[in-house]
Amino acid sequence: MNTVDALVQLSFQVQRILAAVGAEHDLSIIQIRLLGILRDRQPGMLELGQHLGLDKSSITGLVSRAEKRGLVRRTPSPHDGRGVLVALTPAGRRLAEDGEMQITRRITELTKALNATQRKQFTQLASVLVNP
Amino acid sequence: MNTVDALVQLSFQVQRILAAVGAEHDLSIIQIRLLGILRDRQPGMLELGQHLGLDKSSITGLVSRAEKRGLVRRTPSPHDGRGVLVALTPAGRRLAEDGEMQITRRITELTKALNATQRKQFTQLASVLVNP
DNA sequence: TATTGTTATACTCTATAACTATA
DNA sequence: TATAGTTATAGAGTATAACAATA
Repeated sequence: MNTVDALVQLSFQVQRILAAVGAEHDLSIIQIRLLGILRDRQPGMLELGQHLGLDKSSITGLVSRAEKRGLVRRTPSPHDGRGVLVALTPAGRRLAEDGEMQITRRITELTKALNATQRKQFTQLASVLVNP
Repeated sequence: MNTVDALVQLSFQVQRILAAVGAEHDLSIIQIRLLGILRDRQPGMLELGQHLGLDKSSITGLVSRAEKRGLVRRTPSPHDGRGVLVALTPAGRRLAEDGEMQITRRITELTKALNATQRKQFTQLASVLVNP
């Protein structure tokens, strides 16, 4: 298999795992990413849009759906009367942690096809690609 | 960076490239995959659903939107009066080839961060992950 | 005036359930 | 009856444009 095909297929395989783990909790990949970002931040809507690469109007709906499920909370920004800060609720944090654990488990399972040396090598090379 | 993070981030990076190339032609990732599958097949709707992991009702819409743009064509199955076969139009084939070339170019660009030996190594390891 | 966020609108993508036509 | 496909419906996700409130 050539490099391009390997990368593309590997990408879809990882995305399938993310979607499957999400589906177990009725979460889409974008909702998983949302919860993941909020684990160590309380960003505003625009900042969230930057992180996710989405328009602010898309963020409104995304956050509203998560809010309706009790996973996140909007609070008025203390420094800017126009802004809101988005934070995880305790339920959202539990879900984020749970999901991350399962993703780690499933992806780790995938890499079991490699031995320790190969895995280390792969990780090093993939890190270069991600962070060139 | 650990193995799981490297894999997940690499996956998103590849998906961003696919989405960007698609966007240049007003194609979503799923539409790109549809055209890609049809390059060497004329499957029925159910078979298409198997390939894409989608319900037949989702395929109906997907194919209809591509058909409306003149990228694919439905023809009655010669062997089964209930079935249809989906095939690329010439315009669809041009777009599929064009898109694949650009994807190859962009992904290859990404791997320029590795030297030839590393790239070969990476490809071999990624192939194992994809095809364990 | 500029910025933050929401709303209105429109479209793609997806699934479930009900349907039609053929096997 | 069973299968191939479509339709009706509902909902998530996305962007653009217009808007309100605040800076």
